[in-house]
Amino acid sequence: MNHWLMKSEPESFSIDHLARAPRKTTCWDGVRNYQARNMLRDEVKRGDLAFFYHSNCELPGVVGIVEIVREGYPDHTAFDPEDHHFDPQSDPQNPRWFMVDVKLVRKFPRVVSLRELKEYAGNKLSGFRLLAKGNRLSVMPVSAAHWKFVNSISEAK
DNA sequence: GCCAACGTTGGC
DNA sequence: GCCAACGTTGGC
Repeated sequence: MNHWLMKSEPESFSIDHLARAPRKTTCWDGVRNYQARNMLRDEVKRGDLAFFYHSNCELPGVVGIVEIVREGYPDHTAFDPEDHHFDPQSDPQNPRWFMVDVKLVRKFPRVVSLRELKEYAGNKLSGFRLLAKGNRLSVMPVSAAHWKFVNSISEAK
């Protein structure tokens, strides 16, 4: 089983939106980056767990955990001219963009902020992709050790 | 294949 | 809202 981190801007879709969604499940649409697409299409598997990360907001950080309940399938929002993520170059016969479905496992009792994560960049979280300079990937792998550590500090404080 | 222009991401 | 870092596009 692999671990991931997936970013969302809480103004468009937050962990609380997910908590209120039917069956606490949603499709993770709108990824329009090839590296992230490749992971959603080829590597993210059913049963994998992912950190839900709030980006571009007042307190960026990890806010909870989701489980992958459906593996990569075509992102239909790319076919909809009305959709913000419409991509005329994505052909339904040969889809360019993919998504997965995620289900809420739990919301952390507190936000494990980016600021806090950075404190461990030199030791416990060294090599964590999220902390790499200029990192903009919206889907990224998380090592088992990093996964465990972030979980452990989510309980504390 | 190079690279300038442009668009996006995302922390601050 | 600013802007650095990055990705994509398109002319050549």
